[in-house]
Amino acid sequence: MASIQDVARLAQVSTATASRALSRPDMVATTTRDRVLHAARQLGYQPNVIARSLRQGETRTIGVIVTDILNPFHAQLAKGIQDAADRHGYTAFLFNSDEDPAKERRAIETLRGHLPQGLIIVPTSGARENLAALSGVPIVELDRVTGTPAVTTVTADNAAGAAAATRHLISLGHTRIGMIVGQQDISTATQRHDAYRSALEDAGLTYDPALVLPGNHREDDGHRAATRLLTLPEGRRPTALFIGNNEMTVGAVLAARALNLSIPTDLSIVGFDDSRWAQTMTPPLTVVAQPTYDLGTQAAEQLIQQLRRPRDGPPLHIQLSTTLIVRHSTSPPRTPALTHH
Amino acid sequence: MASIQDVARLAQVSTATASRALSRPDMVATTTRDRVLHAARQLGYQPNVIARSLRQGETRTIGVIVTDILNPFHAQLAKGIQDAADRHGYTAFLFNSDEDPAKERRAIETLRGHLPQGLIIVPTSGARENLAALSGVPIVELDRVTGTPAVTTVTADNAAGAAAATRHLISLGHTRIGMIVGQQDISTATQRHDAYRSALEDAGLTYDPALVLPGNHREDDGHRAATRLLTLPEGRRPTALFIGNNEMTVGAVLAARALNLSIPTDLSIVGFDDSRWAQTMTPPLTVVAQPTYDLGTQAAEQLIQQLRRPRDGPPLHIQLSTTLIVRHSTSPPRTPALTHH
DNA sequence: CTGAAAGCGCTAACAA
DNA sequence: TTGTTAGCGCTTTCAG
Repeated sequence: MASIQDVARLAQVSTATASRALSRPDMVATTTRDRVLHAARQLGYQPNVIARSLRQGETRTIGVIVTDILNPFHAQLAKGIQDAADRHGYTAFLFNSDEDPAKERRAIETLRGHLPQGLIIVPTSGARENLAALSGVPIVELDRVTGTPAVTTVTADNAAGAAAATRHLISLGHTRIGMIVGQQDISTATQRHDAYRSALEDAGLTYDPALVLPGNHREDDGHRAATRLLTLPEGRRPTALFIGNNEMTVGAVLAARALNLSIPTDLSIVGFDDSRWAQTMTPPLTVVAQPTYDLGTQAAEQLIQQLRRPRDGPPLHIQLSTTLIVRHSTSPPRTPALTHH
Repeated sequence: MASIQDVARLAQVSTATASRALSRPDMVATTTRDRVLHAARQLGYQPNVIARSLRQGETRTIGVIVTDILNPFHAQLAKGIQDAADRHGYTAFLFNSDEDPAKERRAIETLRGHLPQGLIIVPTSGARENLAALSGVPIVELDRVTGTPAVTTVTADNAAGAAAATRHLISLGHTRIGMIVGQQDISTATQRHDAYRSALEDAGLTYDPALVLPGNHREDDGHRAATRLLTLPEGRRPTALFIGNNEMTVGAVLAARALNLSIPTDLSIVGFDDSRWAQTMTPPLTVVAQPTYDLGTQAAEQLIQQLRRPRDGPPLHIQLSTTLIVRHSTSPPRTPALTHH
């Protein structure tokens, strides 16, 4: 590959001039600049960013760690980040933690060697310790939050979303509303759970811990939890389910089908996070939609802005709003009378 | 961040020895080695891979370009690649071309500056020229093929898959089988199309160009093409559709629904590429499944093997087999008599 | 077995 | 406006 030396030689200038002609065109005479540019084009010159990074101590690279690239939610976050980073001339290094703190740690270590100028992370439950290894690098926590002081966060308004979902079910007349909630050490899970609980209590309903089951964000977990909830004895069984993330919702819907419960007649369901699957399943799913792509771009924009000029004040906490989209997976509960039809 | 100089100083050795102790432990006395290792750990030393790459001319990095990370098929390819690369100590740089040759070109240029030691690419229609910029770098074409001589390819057996799909529909009694096919300059599209045509002709059916509509791999394209095909006058309208990729299949299913055609009664559908969506839609979709994750890992394994020791003979063309999964979106066509029921 | 020194490709002082 | 030179952090000759 042609180096800047080759370009300099061909243009009959020093490497310094060649370098300047390419990166600070105005510092160089027009005629020489043209000579250099021409030589560069002729040789197909592409700067060696490795050498440049080493010299400048700036890699123009940001690290990105999501927990599951196979989850469309995360794929969309990643795309938002990449598109925005790209617009600003940064390259994003994408890693997967698979929701596993050990993998996350390895990703961080690998990343560290590449000297990323910043990191956008959807943290696992072990992130707080893992992140300690990266001191000095600006961090943006995306979607979830570890509670580490002084880091920027970009999240959706989980509380409002969960409250809207719960109130929607209550307004339809449901009184036994179950919830399948993510890991309790993940902020999104606790926020959604807390809001669900408050909404219930605000409406004068009692919060019943027996109707709340945990899962680890995966489809299986949703399936398992839903099966348990839906096989509760009649009269104790929830007539509606609010499910804390997209993957578990899939599992729950399949569990309901396996039990021959028809949605929404026998069971109302509200999921968190919209997706094509939610839109096209039968019946189309009522969900709390998140501005997923925007979450990604916002995270990147915030990080890059911070790289350009480090903030001194308190860290920014950006929260994007969620919206309840009512489709056809929710309806009033079947009344006992009708059951005996 | 601690550099190797810091380690050397703390261990009271030269940087050369420190370097050796870390990367070639057997070239150094045990006692000094221990001193160095201890110092390194104490400082949290992480080698600067940028500097190392510059020195060695080896970045231990491979480039990956897929056409659409939001498509679960591509997400899975990417994951397979990353997991395999990781196992071999390589870092994968992931880019998106969005099926756009111009974006692909930009991705290749950015990548080039990072000196990837190899590239795995799902090529767009413009890839052949774009790839010229990367001469000298081993390339693996994944899923699709540009026909460039001497590059390794890893693909699914598209012909067998498409033939199986078509024969399945024929064996159910369909005679008017439409196809929605991808861009004609994409190898997978033409292979699937050719196999469909041959299967038809082998069964003594005539290939009707009016029943074959092109699309650009996206959901909309599938929707549009299906709508046109399904609004053909009765008697000309296809009773079955074979659709050339996963995204277009979604569009086609939605188009059928919009036209109030019930699947499979009014219309049989076979899609290419399995997905959770295909498995859980109603009715579950008959598809040609591909070993997606394995395609990814194979591509990475082949590339890395090639990096270790460059092949001299002709390039490898790896083909993984596809399987027809018959679910419930296909059935015999409705007979005219029944139509008047 | 260890150290001194060179150099990967680039850019930023500094001089001219 | 241009050239000379040093040095980013690392590994690898080459001597000792």
